[in-house]
Amino acid sequence: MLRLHDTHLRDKRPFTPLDPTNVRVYFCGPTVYDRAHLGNLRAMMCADILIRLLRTLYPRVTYVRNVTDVDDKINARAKENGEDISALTERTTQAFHEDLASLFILPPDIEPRATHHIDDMLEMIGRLVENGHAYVAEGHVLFAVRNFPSYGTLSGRSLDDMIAGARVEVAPYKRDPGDFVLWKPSEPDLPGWDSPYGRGRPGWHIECSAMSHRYLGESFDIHGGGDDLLFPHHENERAQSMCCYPHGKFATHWVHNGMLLSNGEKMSKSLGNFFTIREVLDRSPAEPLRLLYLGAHYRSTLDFSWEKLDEARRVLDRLYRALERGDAQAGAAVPAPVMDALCDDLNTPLAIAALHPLADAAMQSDQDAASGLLAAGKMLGLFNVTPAEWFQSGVDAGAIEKLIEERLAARKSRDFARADAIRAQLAADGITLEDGPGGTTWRKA
RNA sequence: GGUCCGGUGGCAGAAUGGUGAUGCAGCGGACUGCAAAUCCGCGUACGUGGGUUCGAUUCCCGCCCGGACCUCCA
Repeated sequence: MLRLHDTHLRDKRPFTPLDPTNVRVYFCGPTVYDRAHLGNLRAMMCADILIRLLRTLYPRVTYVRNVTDVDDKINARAKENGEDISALTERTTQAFHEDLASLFILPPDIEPRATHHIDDMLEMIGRLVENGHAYVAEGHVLFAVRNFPSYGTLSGRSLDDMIAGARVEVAPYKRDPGDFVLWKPSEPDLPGWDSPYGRGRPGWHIECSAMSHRYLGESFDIHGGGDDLLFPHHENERAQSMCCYPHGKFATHWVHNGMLLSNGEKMSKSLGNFFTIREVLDRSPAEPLRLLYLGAHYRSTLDFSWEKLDEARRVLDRLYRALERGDAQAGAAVPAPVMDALCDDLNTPLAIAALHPLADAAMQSDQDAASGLLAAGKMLGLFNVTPAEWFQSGVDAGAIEKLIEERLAARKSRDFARADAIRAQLAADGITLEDGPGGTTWRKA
């Protein structure tokens, strides 16, 4: 039984799908104007673990994650680069896919693009205008927040608080300061679509409402994304969708992940304190980065550092060694302590802690424990390579073997100075030797 | 200014109203020609002041500190 924290309820509760034969999940995807950074990755990783778990618990999961390919930042970046907008979005989307694939993040079942769903958005906007939840003003279509009584309940803020705390100038055509744009006029040189309100482009929030409705219906199970999307994006999505389809529930369960920090501050493009996924993968294999994310609960903040990445690598060294010693076999069941931890609101730190007793036993050649460890790791998206690949890929094995033989001869004749020199030489190249009863083995340090 | 979240040992990070996870680092030992790996053992914690309780790190209140959101953001 899966228990999941629900943002709307502000507490954990049992997860019960609307349709147990098809669990439906929507996560907000990237706006494709630049390479994804480590902060963006947090939500993708959170979704990945959730989807992996749901897939083992239910026969079918429909996972939708959108691509936002119409946006002011995209327009600005394209102009800056002197690049065609569609070339920019195409190139960035592809890079995004590559980055996530190299981290073993499962692709969504459906990945809709906003620009392919303008008709769906216009249909929703039309309905909202018709039923009085939206109004047209100076070429804009605006959502009237005052007409939706439960506006603000998702993010836990009242309209009056928001007005009191408003730091932004209110556009004169808004009836209420909290009203937000569904559709806005587009300049001739920017992307635009014909509509009953003139040539224009959609507001950000309506995109997700339209795409989730298209693929998941009026009611679906889980809507997720980063904490920073809770307000206004998710609050607005919910308002639009529920006013447009009053008989639907929209998302029954809201999941929000905490932010990734860099030196104690949110990692973001606007602050400029970010590392792209690519930059990190140029310096480290993928799995330590994955383990680093899994080492903190998804709802808490996580401060990235290279030291933590290095520690994660050392932990993986030990786990891979345990797999090797225990001769792990594929196909075992995920051990209960790991499964239980994940079913308790995706408690990945606890799940990882549960890996260590398995590794201890595997280290003593307990094959069942080793196989359980393998299954548990795979559940977490780890152990995508073999121990041999983990320890020995990417170096010239032949040359190393030759030096090991030379050293063995030196040791036999008790020429330890020579033997140690060879070992030191290999160490300088990042190769560690281990002398055991069965001979000498080597691995990347 | 408004709203919300959090403050656990050197670091990271769980659980929990009463037997102080787990990992990394450190220290001691076994093993080893010496190492490495492995094994055994050790240490140090619950921001602060009150309250509730037989008993609080765990519940409640104040304070301090940090972070997020209120504007594009995962």
